[in-house]
Amino acid sequence: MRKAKNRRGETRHRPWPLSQRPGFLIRRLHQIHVALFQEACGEFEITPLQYSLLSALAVRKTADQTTLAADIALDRTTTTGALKRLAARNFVERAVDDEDRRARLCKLTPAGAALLAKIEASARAAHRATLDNLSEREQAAFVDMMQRIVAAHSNRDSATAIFD
Amino acid sequence: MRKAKNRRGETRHRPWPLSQRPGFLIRRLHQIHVALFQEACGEFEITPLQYSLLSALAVRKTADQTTLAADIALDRTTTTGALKRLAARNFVERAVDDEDRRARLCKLTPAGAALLAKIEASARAAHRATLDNLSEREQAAFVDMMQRIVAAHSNRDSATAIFD
DNA sequence: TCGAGATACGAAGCATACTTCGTATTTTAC
DNA sequence: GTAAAATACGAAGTATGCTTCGTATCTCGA
Repeated sequence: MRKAKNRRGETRHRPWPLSQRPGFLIRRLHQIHVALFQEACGEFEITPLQYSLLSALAVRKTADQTTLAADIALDRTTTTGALKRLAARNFVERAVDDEDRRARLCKLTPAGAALLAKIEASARAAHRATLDNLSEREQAAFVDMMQRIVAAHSNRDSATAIFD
Repeated sequence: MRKAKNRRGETRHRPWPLSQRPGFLIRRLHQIHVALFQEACGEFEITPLQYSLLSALAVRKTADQTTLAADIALDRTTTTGALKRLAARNFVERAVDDEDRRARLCKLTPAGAALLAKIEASARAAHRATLDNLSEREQAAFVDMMQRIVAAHSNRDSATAIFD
């Protein structure tokens, strides 16, 4: 434990500055990325999460909400909310699956595909800008470390909770 | 641009996997940290944000809400909400400042200080656990890189928006 | 001293992000 | 073939995290 003595000789905890706590720094990084994303893509009225959803749909072509939630590692209820907002703006179609009437099959509308194509470059730039203050080598190392941490936890969260 | 030709010779964008995008990985890291924090500190019914606030108050002794918001790099309105919740549980006292009746001076109650002392070890463990899958050397490098990114953006967000 | 600007809040509204509970539907085990 | 288990959703509630707008208060310069 990091302790120190003060003038009266009492043992006390030395405060651990917020700016050195991993969790605090991660939250700040998230804030910074969202801000950069909004700057780059604000004109399209799209959020990072919505961009993730559109990207996932572009790959899947068609998928139910639970699958999409797992794809983007997000809570199912939150995913539904975002998909509803995208559907309200006609970027996504949400139709009941005939073969499993519990499920809502989602897919990009032509407008959604067009939007995705239009924002692609800006969105990628925002992602890259987030690590712009690191050297090329550091950026690669940073992404690699993030991937390892994420991979180490990928079997215990909602996305792939198969061992719980 | 990363492009590829398909069988028909059309140029198309190769999808950039979510799992390689900095912003996506940062969001996942944040999710992971919050989950680890809840596991470690769940019994105290405290969130990472509330822990940050208690920590900041322990250092400041007394501070108005705007100062606290800047300390923890958080929107003022959000900070107010968290402080209200802490005050409702009697961990924080929010009183109108006699010398500036616009301001609410906040400080830890004895119960708040006691809670902070009780949580400290678990909270620190959660912060460390977030980077547990990296080597000691990597953890230091990772924190250093995060600090550099955050520092590079610290003069353009709500916390210290003096150049806008 | 008085009025303009700055400051500290609060209220309202939207978008994440999570939990728990309930419902409809499908699958599976017997 | 049917009852139990699993699955896909939806609704409701809470906490973050942000913006915009409005109000009260303070400060400082003319």
